[in-house]
Amino acid sequence: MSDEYVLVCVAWPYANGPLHLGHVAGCYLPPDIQFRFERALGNRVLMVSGSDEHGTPITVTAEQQGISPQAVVDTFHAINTKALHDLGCMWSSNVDSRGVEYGGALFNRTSDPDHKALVQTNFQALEQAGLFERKTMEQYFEVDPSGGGRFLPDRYVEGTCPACDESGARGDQCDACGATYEAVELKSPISKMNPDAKVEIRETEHLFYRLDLFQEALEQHAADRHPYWKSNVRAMTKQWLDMGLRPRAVTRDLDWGISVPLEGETWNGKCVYVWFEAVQGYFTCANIWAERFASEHPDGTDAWKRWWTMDEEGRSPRHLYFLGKDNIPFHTIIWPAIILGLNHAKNGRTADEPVVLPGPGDYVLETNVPAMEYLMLAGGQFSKSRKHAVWLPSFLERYDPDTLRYYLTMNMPENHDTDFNWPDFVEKVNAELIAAYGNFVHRVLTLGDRLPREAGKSPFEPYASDETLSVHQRRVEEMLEEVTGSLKAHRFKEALRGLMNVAQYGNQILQSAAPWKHLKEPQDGHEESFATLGFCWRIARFLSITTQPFLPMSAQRLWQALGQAGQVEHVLWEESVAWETPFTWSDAPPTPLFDRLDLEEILATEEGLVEHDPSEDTSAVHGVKGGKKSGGKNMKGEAPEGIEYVDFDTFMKVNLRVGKIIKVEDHPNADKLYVVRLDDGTENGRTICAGLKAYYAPSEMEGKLVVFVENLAPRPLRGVTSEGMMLAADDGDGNVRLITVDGDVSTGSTVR
RNA sequence: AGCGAGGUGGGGUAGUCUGGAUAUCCCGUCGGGCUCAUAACCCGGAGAUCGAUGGUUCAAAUCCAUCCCUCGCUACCA
Repeated sequence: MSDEYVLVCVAWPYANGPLHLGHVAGCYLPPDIQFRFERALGNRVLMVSGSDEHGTPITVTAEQQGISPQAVVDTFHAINTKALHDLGCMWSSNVDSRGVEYGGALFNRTSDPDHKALVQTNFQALEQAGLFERKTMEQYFEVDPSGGGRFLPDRYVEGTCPACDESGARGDQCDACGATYEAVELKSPISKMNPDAKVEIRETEHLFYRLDLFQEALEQHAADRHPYWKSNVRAMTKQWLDMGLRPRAVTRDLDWGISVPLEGETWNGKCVYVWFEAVQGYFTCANIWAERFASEHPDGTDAWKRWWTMDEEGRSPRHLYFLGKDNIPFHTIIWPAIILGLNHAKNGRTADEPVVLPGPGDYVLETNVPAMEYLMLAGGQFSKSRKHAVWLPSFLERYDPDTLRYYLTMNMPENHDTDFNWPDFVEKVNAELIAAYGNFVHRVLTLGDRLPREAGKSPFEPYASDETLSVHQRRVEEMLEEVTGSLKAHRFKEALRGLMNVAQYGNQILQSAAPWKHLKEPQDGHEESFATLGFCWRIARFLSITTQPFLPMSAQRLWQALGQAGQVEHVLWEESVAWETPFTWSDAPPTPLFDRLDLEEILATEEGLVEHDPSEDTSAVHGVKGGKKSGGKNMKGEAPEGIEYVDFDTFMKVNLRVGKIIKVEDHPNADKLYVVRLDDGTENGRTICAGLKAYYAPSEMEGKLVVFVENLAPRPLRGVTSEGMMLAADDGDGNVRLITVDGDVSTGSTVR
């Protein structure tokens, strides 16, 4: 039996929205499988993660909803914690059932005061070791007339382009002319969040982490990990290293976060940048776990060190990080650089001394980073974007979590993006999970139920041994070895497929043994046939133990149906092939492990939900810690439920008119846009940019009478000014058609 | 347009880094069997010039070059 120390690190979900199935497939299901598997091997496993709760996007959501940032993160921390629990993830067992020396799990949060304190301690240590440098920058500052104000992140500033004088240019790039510039070069800047406020440029001081000092050590580390890393991890890391590492800002002008723990006026109102802080959660969470749950551990509150430091003999705990692809550089470059920096500081070295890889007593770097690609929710040409807006909490309200765990494992984006869709979900669950595995188990139980048995005993007892079984035993042992190998290499899809093959093997030997014939009327060879059936019971037990990491709920149901005592998640992996284990039996009548799914019913339900789903932003939000996209996507916040009314006057402000499409050309500088010349009834006509490239050929559009908005403010779109907007219908299924006029009417006619 | 990923029988995939013989597995399909089991199970067949072209090599799905196409992110949008 193995008893390594294994730290399972799970990317910290950003507490600015609920988790969706993409997150589950990418970051949350794989580590739970790994955690359960490592425990079953006998290893000492600690699993750490939590809500990432700081940063600008959360303050924006709070501001929009008129609540405090703390209220925002409290809400989503609660929702996500519950959803992960309902999915069967083992976060609720803070202390391992075998005893605290075997580890446990903690789903913490970055607003935890202990996290803050530890981050501040680390920050000071790095600062004292000289691993930060100080720079003065210019940034926009929104002045509050009643005194004070705040610095604005680039993306919350808008202004006039210094190159082409177009208005509406963003902080770092102009859409109209494509120029890029420093944000402070914008003319007449305004704050997006607060357009009326006065905005000025102010100097601000910040600290930068000297990533450049770690270049060599990280290159060495990457070379060392090369054989184990997946290709996406290697590629992404190489790209960063090849560009050359540069100092990176670790402080921000923001008040929602962990305040900079340094003396001096300069640092008032400044926070540790989230990327630098949340990632330390892997470390702080282990500390906090020991503090709160490990009092029984021989090492007490130092218990965490078992999972974090190399021992005197040079043995390291194994560190596995589970995350989505957008987070790779954070975990192969930035976080290792911070760990190396902490070692450097701890060992009393300074910035002038070379950085070295961890030695005995030091914190260790990652063993592997099995990063996933994305599960697409809105991808693919046939995808129904609305229907793919599958949020984890609402999914779990309606379906068996194991069906989701099965499908997402089989469809896991291990090597490239994959797609979630309902027909595929239903088919895989019905045809593979239920038909092969569920049905096999049910056959064994119902057949066994028809054999005579003494009360409280197993019907297979008379058939316990038969020389024909050794072939089957060896075959199943071989298959187990393959599955174990797959799981050790984090190949979850392959591992679960291997288990389904064991179920298939069971079906095969059952088929050739044909015990049903002997049940009707015992014939020659009935003992061998029933012995094979008995072995199928053992295969079912094997499957209960080995599917447990993947399908914990149904594994436990099966465990009970087999008459086995206790929790299958406490049973060791190698127990699955303990062929001498006494037979047991449950006197409860056998019931199927799963219910079949009905596609039409599901589509009808999901369709119904679409109507009430307020989030128009259904594209995949892979908003996990570190991903720069999370903020942008969620800036709109979660729209309130129901419909927002506009009054009649507001509606009448929109002038709709009829125009005729004269000419359609490709936009010179945009993928999705046409430049459309419209006869709008005036002499000059007008030009409209329309994002119809995916839906119409130019020839299809030319000559059509369409409805357009006459008084929409003109706006440059990637270099061409669009004067208005043509109306089109969108069914949300990727089908977009222009609104045309029934019969002839002169151009310029009003539409009411 | 910038960045990233990918094109393998009807669909989905493994194999590609580390070249090697009949290219893997699942679903579907066709034929047969079974009838214990949730329209389930078992056996067998058909079906792929591995996106295109050129190159390196005794040997290319795999290495190199060029091209085509798709997808995601960013930008943008009906």
